[in-house]
Amino acid sequence: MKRDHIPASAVRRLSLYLRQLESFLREDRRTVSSKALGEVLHLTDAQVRKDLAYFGQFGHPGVGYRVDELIVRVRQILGTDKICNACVVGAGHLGTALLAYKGFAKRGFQIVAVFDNSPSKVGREVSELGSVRIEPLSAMKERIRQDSIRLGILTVPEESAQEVAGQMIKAGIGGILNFAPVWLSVPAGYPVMNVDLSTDLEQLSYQMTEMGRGRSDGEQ
Amino acid sequence: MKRDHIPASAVRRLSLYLRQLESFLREDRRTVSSKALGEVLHLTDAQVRKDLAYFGQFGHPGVGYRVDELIVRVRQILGTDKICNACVVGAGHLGTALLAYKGFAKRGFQIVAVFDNSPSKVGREVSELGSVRIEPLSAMKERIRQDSIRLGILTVPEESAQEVAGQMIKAGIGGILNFAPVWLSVPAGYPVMNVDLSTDLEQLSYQMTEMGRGRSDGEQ
DNA sequence: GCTTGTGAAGTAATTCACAGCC
DNA sequence: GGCTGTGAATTACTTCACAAGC
Repeated sequence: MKRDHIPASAVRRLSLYLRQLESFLREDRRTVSSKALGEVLHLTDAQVRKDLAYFGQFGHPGVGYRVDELIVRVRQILGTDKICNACVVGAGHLGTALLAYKGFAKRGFQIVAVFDNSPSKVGREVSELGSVRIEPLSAMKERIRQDSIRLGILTVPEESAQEVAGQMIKAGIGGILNFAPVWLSVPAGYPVMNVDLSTDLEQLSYQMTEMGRGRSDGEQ
Repeated sequence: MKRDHIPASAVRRLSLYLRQLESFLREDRRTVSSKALGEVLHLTDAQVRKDLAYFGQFGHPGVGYRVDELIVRVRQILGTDKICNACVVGAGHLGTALLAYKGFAKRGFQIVAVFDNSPSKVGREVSELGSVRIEPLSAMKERIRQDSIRLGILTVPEESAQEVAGQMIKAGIGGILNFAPVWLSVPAGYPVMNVDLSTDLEQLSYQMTEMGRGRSDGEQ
């Protein structure tokens, strides 16, 4: 199978497969078929097989996929087979909440530093979990080098997002998870993922409105 | 133009159009062409026109779209033309951070209540912005009725997410923004939007790995 | 029997290109 | 000159269906 281009939606589902496989492993399940894996995730068996086939031949005809084996493979593909150090840039409410969020560590992302330029925040300890001290952005470059930080979580206000993103890239961060509602201008091919909570709420609002429009009788 | 089915991606872009239009309005821009709007958002002009055309004929040939007019229309479509009351369910780090997040209010979503069943949290005030008191889930139904809360932001641990979602629906919430990494089982057509931060980080990790794989020389 | 991997078919989304209008 | 709205063409994605293997 040609892997020249892999749809982003397939990569996104890969994460879901991994999570479900890990859940199966905890239940001591040894193998799983594309049908079974698809069923719990509300996907067709063909979808599951095609997604996995983009990356190689991991299955065993007549048997299915070996859970432990596939977990290893998918982690390799996603690059989460080793722990990845991350930092939070912007120590506001969202930034400090993400610092304490256990879900990241569970999936191999360890937040080891927080940066913020506000004088009232620098030096303060965020003691939610591992007690991390907030450092100024000027310390970022050195910290990234010392702690091999590969990934940055950007949670500054939208006004400064572009400027700060530039500093992060210059400091050597390998990719940015951007929570600011702006399209970051970065070098071609540079890894960025946008999380846009307001847009998500608006999508929800649309769905709610649609459902309302669908019913011909009044509000209930 | 038939509007029988509108792609979800078109609705998602509608939010981006709205945000950009609001920015244009602040700059006193009166009209905008699909080309100009598309350029700042890195979309083709045809994409912009087709997206908007799913919902009606809002443009003026030879002129473009009138900014103020289009803002009103898009808000109507998304259902954000009036303020929508929301609540947070799960007063952990993420939940309380979202409570304080100004971005929601900016787009017409007002968080007026927080619920949590943990005895250590109930009764505590989250004074980040408007000082909201944490209430037990048992108070949810009554609160939703009294304050016309339409939308719930679910930030409980994944183990209890399904159970709590069920309680929210029973209590009369009109839609759920779900931060738990589980596929919520809800009545058919019931509005749910999932925010999956771990998956987002994994997508980013994949992009970073891919870029690394792309270079034929070693790690740099 | 059951299951994968994959070309072929089908469906959905995007882009093209142009008629019609300002 | 400019621009929108939209069928047609293209591209991308998903599902089907079956040969090959356990």
